Amino acid sequence: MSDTKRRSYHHGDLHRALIDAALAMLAADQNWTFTLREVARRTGVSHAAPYKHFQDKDALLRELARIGFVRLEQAMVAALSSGPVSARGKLVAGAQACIAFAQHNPGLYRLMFSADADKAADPRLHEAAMATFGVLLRLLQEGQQDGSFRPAALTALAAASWAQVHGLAMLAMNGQLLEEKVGPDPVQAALEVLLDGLCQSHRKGH
Amino acid sequence: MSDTKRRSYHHGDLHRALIDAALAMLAADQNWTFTLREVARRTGVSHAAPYKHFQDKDALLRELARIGFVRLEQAMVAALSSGPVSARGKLVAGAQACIAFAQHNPGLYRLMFSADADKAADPRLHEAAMATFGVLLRLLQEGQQDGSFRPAALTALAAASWAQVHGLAMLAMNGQLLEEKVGPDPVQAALEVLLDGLCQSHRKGH
DNA sequence: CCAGAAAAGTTTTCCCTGTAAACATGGAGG
DNA sequence: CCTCCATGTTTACAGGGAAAACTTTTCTGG
Repeated sequence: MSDTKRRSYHHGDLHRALIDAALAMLAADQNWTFTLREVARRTGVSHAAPYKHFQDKDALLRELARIGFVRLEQAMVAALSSGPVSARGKLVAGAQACIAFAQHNPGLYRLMFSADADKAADPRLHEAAMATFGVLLRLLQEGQQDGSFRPAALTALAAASWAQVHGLAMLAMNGQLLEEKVGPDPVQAALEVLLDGLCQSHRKGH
Repeated sequence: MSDTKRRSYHHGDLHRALIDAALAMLAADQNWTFTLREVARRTGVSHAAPYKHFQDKDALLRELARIGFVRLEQAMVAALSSGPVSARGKLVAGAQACIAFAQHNPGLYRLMFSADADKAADPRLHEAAMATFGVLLRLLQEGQQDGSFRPAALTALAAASWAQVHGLAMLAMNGQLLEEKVGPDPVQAALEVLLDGLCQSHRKGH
């Protein structure tokens, strides 16, 4: 009764309903080739109605991506808060949360980092992406302050860490890190490699 | 005379011409939203002609991706052959070649690793991708044999290395590794982190 | 050397999409 | 109560992908 009150003409919360339908189709197909008309159809609304809420299809996609970043940030923060205390342990937990998110939401994750979710075209999306990235930055910074990580430029460590985590997420999504093919817990193993590099002090030669 | 002989009806080498036109548009726009009809138009041929050479648009995209992998493999092999002798030096050279390729061909690189270039749908594409990956595998294997890299599971090292290189390529393409923002030669710095991790032997606890 | 099949183009056709424009409706404030 | 504005709907149009049917070359075997 309470939320099933359907008004005949005005939907009530079409904005949200469109996003939900689009997220569902994204999850179902693992791609964002769905049509705006189909989104409208599933929401029981005319094919032009979405344009009252999103300037065009790309605007809807950007909003989906933004939501994805918010959720990813939440997942990573949750993983950090519950458990590990060492910088090393926190980094592993955050990385695994990110990789798990990618595996559970492959379509959304790919959209978030695709050119179709153009951060330059949407300040809110850009902001959400930066906030997510900030989780990693803080992590590294804290680890540096307590001496766990080498005192190199923070941005260099961030580039290495982010590249590693994002690359692993991609490989995991593509099913290229299955145990049969690659041994037990390849994610853990790869993160060990990263962490050993992060912890160790510089060598002399190169 | 030799290659300018244009026959009126039959094109001569439409297959190649379509690929060239599509590659040009991919490079120009850095995306593959171009239409098959536009490719046909630029090639001076009717809009249905491409279907004689490619089953559908995705088949053309897969062929572009395949060519991309072949070129990337060539670039990496070339970087290895000319110069560095140490395993460490070779890995850096190969990685930098890959990242440079991504920066010079962002559209193509993204296509190669997008879901639109579905490796499961095209054995030739899959084969080309594996061959490129093989360059990295051989590199790591040789480095392990001469003691440069830790004797962990090869696939774990490969996952870590590939994730790092691919992740860096993505960041570089997105302009997130510019010197102003991230200090001098962040790629080199990030690769150092990886290499330190690759070289070091296991720690005891984790 | 020639018939006819196969290959490679073209035209036609269909249905679908994104998006704009014009119109309709219903709820909220004066 | 009446009018305005946000939110929907209908209508319209310019494309695009892909299939089908038709045409023109080229190739190939007898």
